[in-house]
Amino acid sequence: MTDEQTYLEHYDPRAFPPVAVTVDIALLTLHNGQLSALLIKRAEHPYLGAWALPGGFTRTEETLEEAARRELAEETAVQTFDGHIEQLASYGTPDRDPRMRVVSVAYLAITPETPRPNAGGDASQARLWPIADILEAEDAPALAFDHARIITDAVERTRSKLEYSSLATAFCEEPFTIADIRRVYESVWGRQLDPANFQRKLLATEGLIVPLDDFTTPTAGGGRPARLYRRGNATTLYPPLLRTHPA
Amino acid sequence: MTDEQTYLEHYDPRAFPPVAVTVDIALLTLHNGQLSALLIKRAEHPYLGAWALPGGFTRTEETLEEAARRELAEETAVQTFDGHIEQLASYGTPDRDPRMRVVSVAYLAITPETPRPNAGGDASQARLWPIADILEAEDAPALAFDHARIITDAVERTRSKLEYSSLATAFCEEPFTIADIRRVYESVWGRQLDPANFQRKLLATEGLIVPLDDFTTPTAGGGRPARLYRRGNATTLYPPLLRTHPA
DNA sequence: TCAAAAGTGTTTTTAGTACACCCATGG
DNA sequence: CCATGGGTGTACTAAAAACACTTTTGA
Repeated sequence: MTDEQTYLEHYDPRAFPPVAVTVDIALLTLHNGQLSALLIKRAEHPYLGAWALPGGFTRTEETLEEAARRELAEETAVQTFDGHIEQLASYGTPDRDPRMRVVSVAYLAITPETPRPNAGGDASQARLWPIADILEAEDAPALAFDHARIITDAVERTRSKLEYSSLATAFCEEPFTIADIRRVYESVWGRQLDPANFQRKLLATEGLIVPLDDFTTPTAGGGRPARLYRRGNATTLYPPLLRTHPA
Repeated sequence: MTDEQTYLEHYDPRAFPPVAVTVDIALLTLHNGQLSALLIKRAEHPYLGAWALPGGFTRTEETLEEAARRELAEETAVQTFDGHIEQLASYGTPDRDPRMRVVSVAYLAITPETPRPNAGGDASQARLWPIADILEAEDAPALAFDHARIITDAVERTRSKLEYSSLATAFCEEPFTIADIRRVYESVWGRQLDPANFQRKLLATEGLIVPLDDFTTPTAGGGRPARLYRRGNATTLYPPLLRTHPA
């Protein structure tokens, strides 16, 4: 038996059938009160002209998450993506890409709505699509690869993480009000929540949101100024805020 | 611009730096009342002699889950693995494998304890290791690659899925008793549960477990015979059975 | 008859829900 | 003054936790 060094020197990485690893990012945000995903119109084969998640091939020297953040920064024209990002799942059906065997590691990213979605040179090629228009509408856009599936999984992950985590705050710019967070829940879950009970619930978890000394100034027809908060250290909501079960 | 067919004909899959995609499987089971993982002693470089999760390179014509089931069947000497399996996460730190860039898609598998863990030719090279001995003990075995991390993630996934899913039944051979399920919770969570309340809780979710007409025959010092159950169609526990929060 | 394990009953405590009502602002 | 949110109080309901007690077996 050879020793490890000799083994590694003679190892040929090209001895196996080629596979590519990509990252795809489902970037979710609230746009006009609707849960939306950033999509980019493909300017190259395959799926030329179809809408796709931002993403691309991983480079040899970077981690998967670094690749995801890099792609996101490139495709949204920001220096660095500093929003929430977490690994979602990997997709590796043999024929999901016509070029070759491609395994894609999908990431879920969440950011407050900032007016930054625009592709490198051509801003018209990137836009936020409401989830309802992508997945349920009759005139839904043609999506590249298995990206419809990835978006479905990203939305379901988001919906369920609202139950037991502080994820909703990732949708809000600091400082925010409790009503801002409530509107996140309402948009993502598609149901109304009682403002009074919601307020108590959020405040019940120590360290979830931290009250500031500031208040909002009411717009339009008035209303009492709302206290402003910033994110706290707590990442889990306990007890959780459960969606009522479909009986 | 070329058309898609021409583009694909001229596409060279070897134009990019080589990457490999592997699957690794964290197979968890209860062994002598302890949550345990199947590990295999490596007979090849790299990490020769270290303990590793079963796994291997994916083949071009199979899906990721098929690869995981195939590896599991090969390394446990069963025809087909028919237990629970779900994707866990992917691991792609650039230097996690000294041979080349390897991205591993990890799977979590759960099975009742059956006396089948044994490697292809040499049965002494595969065994169930209690999680406590792998992750916390002083004389913990040397684990290959980042497999300690994968096992940690698999255990945490399992612990949290017990809260809201029917996953515990995957640890039990049918038919089983409610006490069997309770012992799964107690082993995985490392805490005692009230048998009376646990029983009511399990029965509260319609279709989770289905009562049979049979009963166990008590062993040793007696005890009332327990009703036997099989798995039902329900996959989610509602309301969930929460671990009490670390205050 | 005792110990052991399954299973039921019941009380107490905690958390969720519904909704009345007060607060602070704009118009 | 009214409309519009923000925010508190409180009664009602559902679920969790604790634990006493009955059932059915082996020894």
